Amino acid sequence: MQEITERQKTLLLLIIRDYIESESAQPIGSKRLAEHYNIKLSPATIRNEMAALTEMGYLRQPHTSAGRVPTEEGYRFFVSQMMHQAELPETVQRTISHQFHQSGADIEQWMTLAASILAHQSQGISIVTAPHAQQATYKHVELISTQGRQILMVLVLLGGEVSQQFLTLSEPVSQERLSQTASRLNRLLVGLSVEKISMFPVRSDALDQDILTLIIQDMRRNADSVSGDVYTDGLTNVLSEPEFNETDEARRALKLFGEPSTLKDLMDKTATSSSIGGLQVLIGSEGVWEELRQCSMVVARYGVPGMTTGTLGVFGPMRMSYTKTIPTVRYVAGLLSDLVNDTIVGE
Amino acid sequence: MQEITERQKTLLLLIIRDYIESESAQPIGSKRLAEHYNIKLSPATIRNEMAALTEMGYLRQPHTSAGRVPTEEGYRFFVSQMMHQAELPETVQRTISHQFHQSGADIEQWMTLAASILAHQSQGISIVTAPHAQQATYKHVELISTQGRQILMVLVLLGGEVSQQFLTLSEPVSQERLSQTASRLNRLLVGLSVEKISMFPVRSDALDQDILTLIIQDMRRNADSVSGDVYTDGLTNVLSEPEFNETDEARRALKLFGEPSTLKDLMDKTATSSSIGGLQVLIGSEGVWEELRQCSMVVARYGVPGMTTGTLGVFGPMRMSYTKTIPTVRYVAGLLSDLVNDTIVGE
DNA sequence: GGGTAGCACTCTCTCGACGAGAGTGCTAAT
DNA sequence: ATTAGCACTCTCGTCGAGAGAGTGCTACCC
Repeated sequence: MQEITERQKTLLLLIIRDYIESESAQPIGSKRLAEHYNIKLSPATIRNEMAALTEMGYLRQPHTSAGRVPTEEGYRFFVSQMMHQAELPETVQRTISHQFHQSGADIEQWMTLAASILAHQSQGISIVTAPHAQQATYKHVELISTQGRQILMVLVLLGGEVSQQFLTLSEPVSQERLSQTASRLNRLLVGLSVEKISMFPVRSDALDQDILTLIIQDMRRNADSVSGDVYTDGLTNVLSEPEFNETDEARRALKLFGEPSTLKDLMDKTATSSSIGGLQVLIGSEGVWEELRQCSMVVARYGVPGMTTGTLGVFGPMRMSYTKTIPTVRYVAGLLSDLVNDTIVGE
Repeated sequence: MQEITERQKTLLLLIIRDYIESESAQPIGSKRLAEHYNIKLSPATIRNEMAALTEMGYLRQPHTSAGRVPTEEGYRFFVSQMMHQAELPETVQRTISHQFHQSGADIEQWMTLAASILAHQSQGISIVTAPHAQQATYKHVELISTQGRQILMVLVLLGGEVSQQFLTLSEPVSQERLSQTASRLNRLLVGLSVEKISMFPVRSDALDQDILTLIIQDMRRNADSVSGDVYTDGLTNVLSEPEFNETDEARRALKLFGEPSTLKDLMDKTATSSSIGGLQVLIGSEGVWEELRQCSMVVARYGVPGMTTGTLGVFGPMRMSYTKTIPTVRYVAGLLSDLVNDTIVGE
């Protein structure tokens, strides 16, 4: 196979950009290309080059004598070319940063805001996972009586992660007693890891023991998953894409995203391989899910490496606007990293 | 307009049932009806009666010389007829009840379970709101330091409702001081209503005052909305219905349901008019939303009247299986009422 | 030899015609 | 009152023709 020439490269990028930006997802033809952009080449020449690019595997014809459409390989080439240059326009950067600084200062709001911004900018489905400590270290527990035998346990880990769980005791317990138990456990466990806590001898007090077991279970669960809670937005964005016109396609994708567990799984799987600052683009069959062969993801990790990290990404059709999505994901990831960094330092 | 005869009534119910149960949502013709069910009437007679029913406004022809389709009025008649007789098969009742007793004992699990059961049984979109006290009465507050200046406030109301909010203080405060503040406020406010708390004089301690303001704000917000948190399931169910084949329809509906605020609004609006034990069926234009003219809802309230109540319902195409949905909604509402009742009594 | 104009060919998409199928309304007969 | 028969209407799927867009190839030009 021949090496790609400079002219072919320019042409290929132009074709893919044109295809992505077109509303209709129609194949791109040589005539249209020659007319629309002022290249100093005739349609015939373009056709020859197109044939070469098809030969090389970057383009594809839906049928003989139709225009060309990028292949997965073509998209990858496109992404690899624009990856390092694309930068978000400064005005957009300012708008986004402004929104963050105007929002409240708690993680939940950051997450929903990030998800909303990503979905809106990229016109795809955004997925953001809350920052999550690499290893769980006990900080504080609070036990709150809610109703009858039901109580609420709020567990705070070092790094500020909060998890909570309802539980039902075998008999009603007063708030006083709960508070005592909580402060007893707090004195005992503060600053310890799951491993250390797991090795504690059985407590004489039954309530103590119950709560302790629950704490361990909660911390274990926390440690098992790579990411925290999942936030998502823009589910309906993809419905307007022509690719999803066949209802079947759409249904399958939405079914996937309807399940929070799937989302978490998705993020866990894709997250592990990428590093902070780095940005990963999964195109078509590179993706994890069989059902989503026609789609792409742009994923990045954020946070403080080795301590608290999270994942964020955008999911969309393979024909998504990488030129817009990639810089946005990168920028928001940077922003969240800074925010996480600040709160940890502010400790 | 003529009064409806007994024979017309039987025929009408048969037509509507057949139409609802058909996969295809095709208009029902006289021949098919006569063949399929063993009525002792000829197609011609059925045609005459159909013409009469069309005249009365219960049926409609999509075009001259097509079969008949129920009108909104027809559906209403159908529902009013089967409303009082339909009872969930005992086996199904047992299965559902079993699932509830096997699940955990906290509200969150009940809600998701209820939503899941409703969605699954009715093949529609289910919406369930958490039980919610009619008037908010303070019970307990807990302040937990999470990270730097960020703290988490957990507010428990009488009846067991828990609401929480992150807030950022102007400067870091130790957990000890937070605990002291919390217990001071707890002594002061326990058992009081929002109104009484609002009339408290400004506190000398700045932290006290901040938290107090937040508590009032939280309780007010709580009192404003008729329902608690919203749980939903089965979003993708309706996508398979032929009515939603036009992607546009589907997109609009899903967009609505994607927004949690819309859902809450929906429930608030529909909930107010119905009473515990009663069950409301909103068909087509009776509904609140302009966008959902083609759809129906089955809604019921549950809980202890005057104290803690919630709403649950199923949303689907106008052609939904009322025979299955109505008893299910009624049964689950009863089940949740019992559960809420039990936990309140167990206080 | 690279670039270009021209041309025949292929494939899709749209539109109208047409016939099959299903259902109706009416009339006359039972 | 019910029913059989019949003419009529409307939809839906199929088919074929023609337009449109694009290609590959060949011959030609600089």
